[in-house]
Amino acid sequence: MRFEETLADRSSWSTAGRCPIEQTMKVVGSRNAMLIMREAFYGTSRFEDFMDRVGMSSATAASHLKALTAAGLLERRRYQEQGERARQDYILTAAGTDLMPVIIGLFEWGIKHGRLRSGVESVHAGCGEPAEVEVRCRAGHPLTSDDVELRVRPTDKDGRR
Amino acid sequence: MRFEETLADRSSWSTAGRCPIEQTMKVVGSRNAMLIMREAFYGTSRFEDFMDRVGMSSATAASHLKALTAAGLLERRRYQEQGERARQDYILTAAGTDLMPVIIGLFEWGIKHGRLRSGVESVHAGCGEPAEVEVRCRAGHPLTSDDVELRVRPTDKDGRR
DNA sequence: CAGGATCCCTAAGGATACTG
DNA sequence: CAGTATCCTTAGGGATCCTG
Repeated sequence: MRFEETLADRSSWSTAGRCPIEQTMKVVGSRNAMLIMREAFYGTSRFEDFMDRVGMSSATAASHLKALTAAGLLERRRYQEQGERARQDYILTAAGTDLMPVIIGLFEWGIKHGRLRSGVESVHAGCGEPAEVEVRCRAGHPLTSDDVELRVRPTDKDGRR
Repeated sequence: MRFEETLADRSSWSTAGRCPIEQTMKVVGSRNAMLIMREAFYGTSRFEDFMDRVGMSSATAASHLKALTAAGLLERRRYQEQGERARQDYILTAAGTDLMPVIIGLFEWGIKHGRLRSGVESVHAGCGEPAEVEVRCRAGHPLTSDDVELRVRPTDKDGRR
């Protein structure tokens, strides 16, 4: 990666928690929070299933589900089927779904470089080819790390960034 | 995401730290470890710069740099310029570079959903368009979370996965 | 400059027991 | 089933001081 000249001094944006990566890590930066998001992608929606499949205590599950809901990645739904008791559901919001590239990226890295073989892979359900994460620009060019540049975002008409 | 039927029982691969995501989180799952990787992508290579730019103590910097080096994401180089004293350099390995999609993914999520505006963006240095992370299959089809399926990897000729 | 050693504090998380 | 409450252990990480 490289920098626009004006960004040479990182202190203007990198400190005090203003770095976007740091903000994201604040939300899903712990093992269990990320694994809960993994489970949500896998289709898990009930409290007990999160507990069992991530392998965490009910206290940890409760606090993380609450935090992720507050952060807007999950949404809580109470529903009741005919003759059944009421149930809770935690489902992915649009913001939660936006985390998919990160999840798949972590998955791919673990497959490629993890010490233990899990024998599992992610593929395109339609054609069977392995899923990959690519970095591209909006114009469609595939990017390597050398092609990525950080710069100050131009302000919009309201003077905001 | 969905599952191949044989994967309905997660316990075979999801537990005991065999989940690829969990393995990756073990390496870069803490705030400072990920921020060190961010800095490495930003081109930082010296001990003191990691310290200052991530904003961590020397003890924390030392232990994370050692761990990331041991995990194969960074490589330590001792070099000496004409008439200068010897210096250390931490540089990205191929495995470290493979983490780029995750880094950009976290970055993009923070830009889009973070509470604080950092006023910074990542773009293609060549054409100026914003960088994005996409999930595609190897055949090139863009994937949504519904298109991704997990399955047991076919064994190779040696009977391994 | 690049750490190591020590001390101390906080956050993450398990175990167990209890509740609407 | 979906949590709360309490207690306890461990990991992450800052501060300070020291060294090759």
